[in-house]
Amino acid sequence: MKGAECERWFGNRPAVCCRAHYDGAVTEPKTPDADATKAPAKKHARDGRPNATIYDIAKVAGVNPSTVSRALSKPGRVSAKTQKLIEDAAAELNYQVNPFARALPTGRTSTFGLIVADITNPTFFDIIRGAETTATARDYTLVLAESAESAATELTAARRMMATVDGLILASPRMDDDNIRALARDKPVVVINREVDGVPCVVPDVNKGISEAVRSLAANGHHKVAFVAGPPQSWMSARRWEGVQAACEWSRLDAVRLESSKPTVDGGRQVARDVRASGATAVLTYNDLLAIGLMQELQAAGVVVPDQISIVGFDDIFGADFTTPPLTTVRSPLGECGSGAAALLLDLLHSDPQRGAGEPPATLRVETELVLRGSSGRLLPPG
Amino acid sequence: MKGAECERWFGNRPAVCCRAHYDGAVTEPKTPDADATKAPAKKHARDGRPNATIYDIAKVAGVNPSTVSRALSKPGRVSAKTQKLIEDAAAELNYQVNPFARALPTGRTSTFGLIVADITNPTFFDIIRGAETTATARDYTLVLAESAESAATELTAARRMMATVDGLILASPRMDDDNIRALARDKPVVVINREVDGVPCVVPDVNKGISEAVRSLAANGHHKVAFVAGPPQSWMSARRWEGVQAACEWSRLDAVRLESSKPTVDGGRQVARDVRASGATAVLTYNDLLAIGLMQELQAAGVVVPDQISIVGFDDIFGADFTTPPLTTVRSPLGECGSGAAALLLDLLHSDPQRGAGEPPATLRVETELVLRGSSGRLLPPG
DNA sequence: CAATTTGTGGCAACCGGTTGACAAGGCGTC
DNA sequence: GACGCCTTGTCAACCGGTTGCCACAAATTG
Repeated sequence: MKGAECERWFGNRPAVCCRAHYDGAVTEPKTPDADATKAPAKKHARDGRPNATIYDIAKVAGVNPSTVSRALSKPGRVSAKTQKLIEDAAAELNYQVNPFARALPTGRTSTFGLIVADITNPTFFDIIRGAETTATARDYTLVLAESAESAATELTAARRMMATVDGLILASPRMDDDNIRALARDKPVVVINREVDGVPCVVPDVNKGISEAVRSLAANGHHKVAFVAGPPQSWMSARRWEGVQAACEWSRLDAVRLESSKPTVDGGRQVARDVRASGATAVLTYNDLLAIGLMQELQAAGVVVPDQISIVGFDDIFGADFTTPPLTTVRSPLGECGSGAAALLLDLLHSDPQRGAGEPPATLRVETELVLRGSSGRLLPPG
Repeated sequence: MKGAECERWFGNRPAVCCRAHYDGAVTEPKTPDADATKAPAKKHARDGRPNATIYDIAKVAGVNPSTVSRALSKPGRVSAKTQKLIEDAAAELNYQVNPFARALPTGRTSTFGLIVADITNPTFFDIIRGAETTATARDYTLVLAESAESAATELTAARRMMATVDGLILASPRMDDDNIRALARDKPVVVINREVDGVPCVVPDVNKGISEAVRSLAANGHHKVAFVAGPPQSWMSARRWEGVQAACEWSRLDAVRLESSKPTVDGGRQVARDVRASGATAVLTYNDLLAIGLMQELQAAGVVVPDQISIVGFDDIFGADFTTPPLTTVRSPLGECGSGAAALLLDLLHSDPQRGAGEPPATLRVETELVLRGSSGRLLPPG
């Protein structure tokens, strides 16, 4: 403190003048105009942010900065008169809170993390959009990360995110349950497309859609149905196979399970041989990509869809109706899953941490439905 | 300060004990173990973050917090010995910087914003992935926003983001040039899929891909080519039409321009009538969605593709090869655009602000190429 | 061996908003 | 009119990391 301590020493800010910090008692609260004339000069420099602070507002409104803080974040804590005064000043100065300054003492960041296995997998598009829309509507920011289908990358990304977000959404996570629970102990976590004990989840209930699909197949003269499974570690693949088995039993159809090498168009192509060998006349596949690949390969081999084989996918992804014939599929409302997960997270964050501490976490189930298109239909007699 | 001033008063943190702030001279630098035994008790409470601070590191390493800060962010500023001491302590405590605390004084947030017109438009998927990958590789975080195709929403989102990011990527922005330049004065901005004077841009150079496409059409016996334009305000649509005109002139083909109501599958369906009326035997459409819709409608009317009409799209979006026949298209390397934009932003942020202040901003051009599939080919004589 | 340069670490102010404690003022009540 | 309660605003500490300035020590030089 050799006299020049009022100089700016932050490299990124202009060394224009002393910061107009609130300095105790306001000497002349009645004449804020007096120094308002010279105030504008201090703003706008290299990075030119015209961001006013609560100190600026306090000066204009003639109150203490802490009063400004309360007026803007604690409704009811200050009088209506002061409230208005401060709000007007804030509007005039075009004030926006500095999220970093707020996050530092409170830990609240107003940010969600969303981790998806593969950004370019269309299954996640609607999930991302749903989450983004709901988050933005509530003034939360969405930050996105991709795990590239690797459990390790996913965990790293999740850990890194934990420091900067208020909550995390894991869409079809690849890491194991224990790691998810460990993350959930730290901050609110919501899982999409998988059920994890003790963690709130958003899962499509496959039964309605599957039973619609199987009933439709039975009505069209099919007797044997194949299910092409997804990755062995996929929770959802197991549920779908269970659903297919149950629905087939109910409709008195045979059900066989086939394995795929990978849940992609290519994997669908590869499984075509097994499908034909199985003798099934209708196929449900773990997802639409498999269905599309399977259909391409069958058609290339001269099999007519749906006259000889009916094909039903899952998810109703973008592009499912581009094929000829367009793909029949069991739609999961993925947009709802995304927005539902974000809404669940918001609930968790804004609910009293005491209340409901004991009760099990909420799991949100969304309905699935059959989207009947051209790839499934009446089985024509051979010849 | 009535004696209890060392109590925790932050609602979100445990009022367990006095914060272990660095308190001036280190009294016993040789015996850090002494109080290390009771230290663990203070961590892990309701929100259980085990995050160590530079103060904790300073204590363990027996140095001043500022030295820790320098060791971790200013390579070379401290001696190798101290550096190692601090790094070891940091590793032991599993230290992670608090991005908010860093952002507050420096203004550096290590965050990029990416605004896309429509998250569910597959054109943007690869852009998002490219940007995310490049940003993450350099320890930047990507935050995503959607403008829902509205210039006003886009501007609002951009303004809001400006406060929290180091730089902004606008993919196919809808707002006008002046607004973009205004944003760019504030912080680094990179634009994808559009050229804006004075702002660094990443644009696919359509000429190579288009001339390949037109040459291929000419070689297959076509004489008249139609171009189905996109939205009037789309910069890229204008470039593509120019490219088509130039390439057709070169190959001595007729070129006619048709308008679409909207750049979607539906818009493609609607333009089918005009296409047939135009007498063109080959069509290039502003994007793949239009091409797919157009093909669906033509096929429904009994037109055989490509025997009677060849169809060529733009972008090679996901699903372009799901159609029958699969779509021929001029591919833009969208992933490269995304990662290129992020790389440009990183350059801008890490380069000396002095250097290159005068020179025009870098514009990155990426090549396009023809992806020849089944929807284009030899024109069969009628009958 | 003294004088100067260079290197290294410490001190303290500061980013901007939040909040527990407290005090001053307004009000109703007995 | 005195008392206590409630409302409203002020004070100051604090989140965790950054950095200008300075001091002290080591290294270099004359």
